[in-house]
Parts: sequence; C-alpha cells; structure tokens
Amino acid sequence: MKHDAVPLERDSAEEYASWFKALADATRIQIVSLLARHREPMTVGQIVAAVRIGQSTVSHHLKILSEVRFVLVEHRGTSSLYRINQACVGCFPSAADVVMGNPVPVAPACD
Amino acid sequence: MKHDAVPLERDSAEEYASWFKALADATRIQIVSLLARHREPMTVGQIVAAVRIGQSTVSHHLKILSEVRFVLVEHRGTSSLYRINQACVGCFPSAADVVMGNPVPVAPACD
DNA sequence: CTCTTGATTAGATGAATGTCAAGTTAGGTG
DNA sequence: CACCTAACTTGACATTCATCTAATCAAGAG
Repeated sequence: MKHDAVPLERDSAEEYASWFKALADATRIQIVSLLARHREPMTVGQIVAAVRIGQSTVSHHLKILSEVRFVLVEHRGTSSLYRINQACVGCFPSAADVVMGNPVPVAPACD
Repeated sequence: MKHDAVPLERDSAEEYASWFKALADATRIQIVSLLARHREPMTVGQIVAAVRIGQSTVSHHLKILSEVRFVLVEHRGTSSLYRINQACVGCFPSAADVVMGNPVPVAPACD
C-alpha cells in the first residue's frame, strides 16, 4: 500500500468547511454572486433591493461573509460599501479542487 | 447601467447552496477527500477507521453525501461500497466558479 | 438641537444539524 | 437452525442557524 490514504487533516478540513459553510445558504450565494458580477462596491440598501430579504437579515449575512473575508467592507460616511474579495474569486474554487482531490497549482489561501 | 445586475435566480442559488451545504462540515470534507484520493471504493468500516468518528455518525454523513450524489453506493453482500462520483470531481469546482462570477466552460450539472 | 435615513445590534423563535448510544436489519458461516 | 459481523435506523441531546421585529447608533440636513 503506497501511503495510508490519510484523509485531510482535521484542521484543514475544518477550515475548508468554514468556507463552504459561508456559502451553504441561498441568500448568501445570491449576495456573493451579486457582488462578484457587479464589479463596483454596493451599499446594504442596494443589496437588500436586489435580494428582497429583510435589511437586518442581509446585514447579518454580510457579517458572516466578511468574517470569512469573502467580502470586504469599507465605511463611508453614513453608508457601508461591500465588495467581493478578489483574492477569493480565484482561491475558493481551488479549495473545491483540493477537496475533490484534483491537482491544484498552489495551495489555496484566502487572504 | 448595463443590465440590472440581477443576482442568481433563487432556484439556482438554492441548488448551489445545497451542494455547498453538503461540504459544510469537517467530517464530510474528510470523507469526500478520502474517497477522492483513495481511488477504489471503500466500506463504511474503512472510512470509520480513517476518520475516527462513531460509525452511526459516519453512516449518517454518507447518506447526506449520497443524497447529493457526491458519493455513490453499491451494496455488495453484507457490506456497502462507497466511492466518489467522478462527475462531481469536475463540476463542483465549476459551481464555485459560477458563484464567484468566473467564466466557466459549461454550466455545472452534477449527475 | 431635532429629525430623518441608512445600518448594526439585540432578542426571540422555530427549524435544522452533528453526535452518540442503543436497537434493528440482513448477509455469511458453522 | 443459531451466531456473527457490517451496516442502517431511531431517539435523544445540545448546537447552530435563518429570519423577523424592535431597539440602538451614527451621520447629515433643516
């Protein structure tokens, strides 16, 4: 037997899981893909209008997404501007490849 | 403004979310990556030994993973053989690309 | 200062989830 | 047949989660 086919280290598995968990909700997927397509930063109000979900709920999801750094915030006066983290646009799909056992150019590190 | 930057349809978002949700747990990530690396099908016992988690829990996770068809089952006598669904190995990372707004060769359809 | 508007925080609630221990089913073997 | 072993199912328990309403906060405008 070549090598014992040890699974992903628990630590790595937990980190990847936390990324997938951030996208394990339809509303958050809408938000992320919205921010990714719309290249410019968006305010909470704009996002609320697009996904048609309560404002506080959207705010909550944005917090979750920014904790994993899928999106980045910048506070401008009375409004907050959210934008996609370009680093994740490339490295997140790579994480999917790692889990699926695909060869990947460089280990994904979103940050 | 070019076009109104409509987010992903709710339906698509929910489908993608269900895929990510299947990998939103460290144990399931370990199982999937284990099956992906270990090219041969594995029995539940082998998987339990590798991830060191209660058998019923592993069985539960395997059920979840096979419901989304990330893994496929085949019952052979007294034991069940689980293997990775090769179709997903390619198409799941593509789903990540879609959400991230990356261009993708062909719409991902895992099945 | 007061009002308005955009955003975060707090609290509540109902639903889903991960885990394990114990019980059950079912294929092989003596 | 009785036994054993691999796997699945059930029930319970504690967590986590998505959503909403209401309350709070912060920045401009009058």
